[in-house]
Amino acid sequence: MAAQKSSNTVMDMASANPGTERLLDELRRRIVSHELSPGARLREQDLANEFGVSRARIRETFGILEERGLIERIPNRGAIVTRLEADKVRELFEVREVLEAQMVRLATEKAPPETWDSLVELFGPSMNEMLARNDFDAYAEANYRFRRQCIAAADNEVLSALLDSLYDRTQVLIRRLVLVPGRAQEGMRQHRKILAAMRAGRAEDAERLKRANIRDAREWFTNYQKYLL
Amino acid sequence: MAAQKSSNTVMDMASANPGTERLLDELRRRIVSHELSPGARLREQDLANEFGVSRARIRETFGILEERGLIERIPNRGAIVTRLEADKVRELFEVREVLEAQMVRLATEKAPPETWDSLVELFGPSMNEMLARNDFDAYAEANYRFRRQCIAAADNEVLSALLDSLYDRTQVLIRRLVLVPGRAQEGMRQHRKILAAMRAGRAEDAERLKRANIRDAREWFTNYQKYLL
DNA sequence: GCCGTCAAAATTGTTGACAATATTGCCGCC
DNA sequence: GGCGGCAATATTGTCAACAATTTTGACGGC
Repeated sequence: MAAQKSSNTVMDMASANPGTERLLDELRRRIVSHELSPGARLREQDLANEFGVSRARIRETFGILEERGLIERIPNRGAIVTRLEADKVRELFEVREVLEAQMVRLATEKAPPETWDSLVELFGPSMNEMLARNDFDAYAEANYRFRRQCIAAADNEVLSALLDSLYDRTQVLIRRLVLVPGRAQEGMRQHRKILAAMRAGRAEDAERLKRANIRDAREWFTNYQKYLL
Repeated sequence: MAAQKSSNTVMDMASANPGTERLLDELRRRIVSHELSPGARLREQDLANEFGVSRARIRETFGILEERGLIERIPNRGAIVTRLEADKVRELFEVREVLEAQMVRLATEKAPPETWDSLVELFGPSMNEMLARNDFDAYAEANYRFRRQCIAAADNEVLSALLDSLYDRTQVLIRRLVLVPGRAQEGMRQHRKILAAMRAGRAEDAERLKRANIRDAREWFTNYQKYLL
């Protein structure tokens, strides 16, 4: 019954699109948003009914999601949403540290300084007020814009794909980390410094600062682990 | 007929193993070794016959190979082995540069100095003679051992998976690059310096040297591009 | 009441058949 | 002879049915 209702909803959209990519994106979204909790079981037939496709399609999608580390499949036992252990979070941070720093470095080297003016504005004085009002949406949005613009400027599809994959796996944690008192303000200050270096064309400085930024985020995470994980 | 012969060969091994992973690994091996040339077309039914499995299995495997960037699939037109453009090689080097450097850094920080004694031996004086005799197999083997030991010591599965994926996509180029006169000797010297820093516990130096090592490899590649690509 | 056993149900694994699409080769026309 | 259209073929896309495996739950013995 629930499956029937959802099926209709999805079918409306699927009629426009062949829905090949739609299925993957929707499942990805549910997992990274924790709409599907870590450890939740994914039944092939249920999903097939809901999306109005055959189990073969679900199965192929599962293969990709497993390759991305978003689900785990146990033979003859099915698929579950990957649980994030503290140790895995450490690993993700260790990799993000150098990849995001490289992203900033390449972006600085490849794009003209004025590219970053709008971001400097975004992280400007008005953000102090927003954070004072605990308006974290604006901060999250600014971070997202920063990410997107850097990735675009870095002009590296391989790097972009890797960053997106890592981001998918830590997205929920990052959103939670913003709630820790003082973290958003500190992150904002760090991004201002990074952007200043980028606008000055000091790529190495920007890289170093971004690296420190991720390391710092990791430390905050470690300290507040029991609230976040 | 060729398919029939190969089928038997594979089936012998598949009898021991459910063969689930076997299929993926074998296809991966053929692609990264260029046993299947870039641009080569992969027909689902042919592979299904050869490996004695159904097309659904081939299809799921294709999804994973595409996710790894080893093949490209065009709707209703099939799958082909990914062609490496010069620009994509640049991207791969830009990412390898920071990831392999991080690998070395973490390995140095996490493993005791004596871990690297055997590798220092491997890259020792005896290798000069080997390279003088153009015995590149020994050098390639030493590089492989270096890689494996670092990855193990770095204790980071996420990093390990990323490095393996990047390595798969550049493996053939790296093997060819060794043929360029003087490159192997230079690589050997660089690895000696890296190992010296690692054994001394100077993680940051090791990281910096490994980064320079990859940058240098990239420059050699650029200079000899027309012979290598 | 607890535990091992076994059958029933649910779920995943695999397959072959059928539909949709693209490619190839043939034919007539200009 | 070259070219466009058309049928024949080949290949990919999709599905529903069947097999194998695991989980669930009932039963009986201790």
